[in-house]
Amino acid sequence: MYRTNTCGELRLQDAGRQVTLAGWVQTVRKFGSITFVDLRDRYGITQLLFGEDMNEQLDRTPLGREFVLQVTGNVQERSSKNPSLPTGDIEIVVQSFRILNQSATPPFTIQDDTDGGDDLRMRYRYLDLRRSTVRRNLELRYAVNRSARNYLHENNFLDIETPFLIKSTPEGARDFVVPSRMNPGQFYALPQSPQTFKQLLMVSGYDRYYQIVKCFRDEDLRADRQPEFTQIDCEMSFVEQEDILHMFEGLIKRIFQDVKGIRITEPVQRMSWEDAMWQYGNDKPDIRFGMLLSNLKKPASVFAGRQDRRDLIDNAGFRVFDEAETVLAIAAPGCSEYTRKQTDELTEWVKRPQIGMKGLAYIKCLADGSFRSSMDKFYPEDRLKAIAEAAGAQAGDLILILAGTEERTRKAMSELRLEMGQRLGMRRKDEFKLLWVLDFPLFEYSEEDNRWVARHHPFTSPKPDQIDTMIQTSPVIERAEDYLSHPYAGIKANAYDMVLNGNEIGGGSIRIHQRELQEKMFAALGMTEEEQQHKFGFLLGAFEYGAPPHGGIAFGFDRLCALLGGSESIRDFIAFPKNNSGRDVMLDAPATIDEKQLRELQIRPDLPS
RNA sequence: GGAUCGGUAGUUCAGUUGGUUAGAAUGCUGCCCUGUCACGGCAGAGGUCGCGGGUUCGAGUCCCGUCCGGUCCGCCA
Repeated sequence: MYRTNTCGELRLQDAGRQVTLAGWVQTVRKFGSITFVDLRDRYGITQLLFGEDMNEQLDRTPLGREFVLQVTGNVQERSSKNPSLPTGDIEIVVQSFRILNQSATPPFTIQDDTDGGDDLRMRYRYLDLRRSTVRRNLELRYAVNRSARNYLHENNFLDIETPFLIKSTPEGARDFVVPSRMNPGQFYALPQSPQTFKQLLMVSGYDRYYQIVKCFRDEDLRADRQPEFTQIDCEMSFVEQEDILHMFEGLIKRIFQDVKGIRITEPVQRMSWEDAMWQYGNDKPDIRFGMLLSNLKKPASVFAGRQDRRDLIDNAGFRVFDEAETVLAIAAPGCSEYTRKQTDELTEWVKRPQIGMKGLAYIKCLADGSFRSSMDKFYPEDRLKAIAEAAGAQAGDLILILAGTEERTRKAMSELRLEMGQRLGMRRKDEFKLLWVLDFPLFEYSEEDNRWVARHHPFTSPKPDQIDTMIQTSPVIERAEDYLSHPYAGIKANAYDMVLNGNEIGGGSIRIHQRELQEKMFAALGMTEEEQQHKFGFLLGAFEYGAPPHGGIAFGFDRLCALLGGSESIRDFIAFPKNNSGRDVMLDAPATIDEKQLRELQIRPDLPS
């Protein structure tokens, strides 16, 4: 027997017991004739005491960091305790020990605050995973997994596996492709999601399906994006949007309860996509704080039913505003005393390439009720006051104003709002605000391809009352400038995203289940009948055999774990992640394959591009 | 596809205007130490300044190229 106990479980009441432990040497502290060793395993750290009688053997077989060690000895109360360790009241007086394996000196310290950089840690990920910070992340991941499975199981969902080797359908993200040796010149694709399979399962009558499943996308990466990632993928039959929202609010609340001990009783807040864009400039708003956008000016073609306040800013001789398509403001609370240096720094911030604005205007709403602004030349005090009122600013606030083209300005203001929220400490790490974003547009217009593209995916149903409009309207557009007035621009999807603290953690929709509507959808996306048949003939066929109404949702499992763990990077929650360039630096993958393999697969890697 | 930051000891980093023998901390090795837990003390070893080219009397430092890594934009139905 290698061990009687783990390194995390012995307490004062075990004093006097003889135990055998096995683990890794965390540190060796030598004091002349006695030696302390911290022995570590997955469960914790236990201090070992090597007395004078052990010195001869220690000299013969010295211990080093990360050696695998087995010891037998008696549990004893410590004379000086360590309150920071759960096992800190006891130590093991070693009677005998055995080195089970030696270790080279590790390239970085195996500690919570390791000295190793990211690259090095990934290269030696098997050592990095020994650190308790990383271990706790993987434990949290498992807790989320278990919680989700329990909830879905209790609600009668079936976990059904779907294939990884499927067909490439170059709609949306790039596919990873896998050559088929038995069918030379032909390729499988790895799924971007099990979307069509789960819909087929609905046709088959498995009315509640789920899978915690790997998905693959061959796109460029970010700190929160991996080429292979995991989704909690769910689908239900005989449901309307309301049923789905209810079921999966329940799931996320259950996860919060089980994993964080946070009980959420109130229903998750809801917001239309249009409200989100209007008030936050963003389809995944962080609602932990306010600082809503004030639409001082916007083009007539967007947010058609809404009023801006151009009367307050136009015709003052300020060309920047007069020439701008869109002018947006936020009121940063308590910032009216910002110095010139601080406002200049904010201006530099919005001028960075990622934000891409030309400048930043501001109005200081001073405590005494007066106003100072960067546009004093053009706006007398009463007009500044009117703008301040429109922006909902209080005395003591700093109003920040961006002007430019609609899309860029709205995006930039959304970023500026988040940045100010961050600087003012309004995005608290221990606060979790959930939100449903609803009523997305079904289509977006792609100037590049001069056609409609699906905002969510091509299986998303329009709102029930817009199905007829869609079936009766031709999707063809002659001139790019006509797309805003085309009926399709107003069609809303029966889709929903779940947002947590400004991060999209899940999204889904009610699906199309009638062949006629699905064909119309494909046609709108520019697919000929032949292409439809070739790519999705199996689905269209299935819809002819009694497809039930159905819908579903998928949660980004890695990102959800990262958010629950209070981290920005999903890599910390994946045991063996890829780096920024999609490489596994430990395996050094991807890698070339040898000639023989290439020939078998009929692949030439040196085609000119 | 593009922008930007970085690459110096095992590791994390500093290195001034281009100028003597490239430093610190930590880790490592040896010695001392009976109550430490970031132990302490003394001594020591440890460098292709990512790589290639250029400018210069002289390059870690400036220029060009390239490789590697981070972050972001595009992209991510």
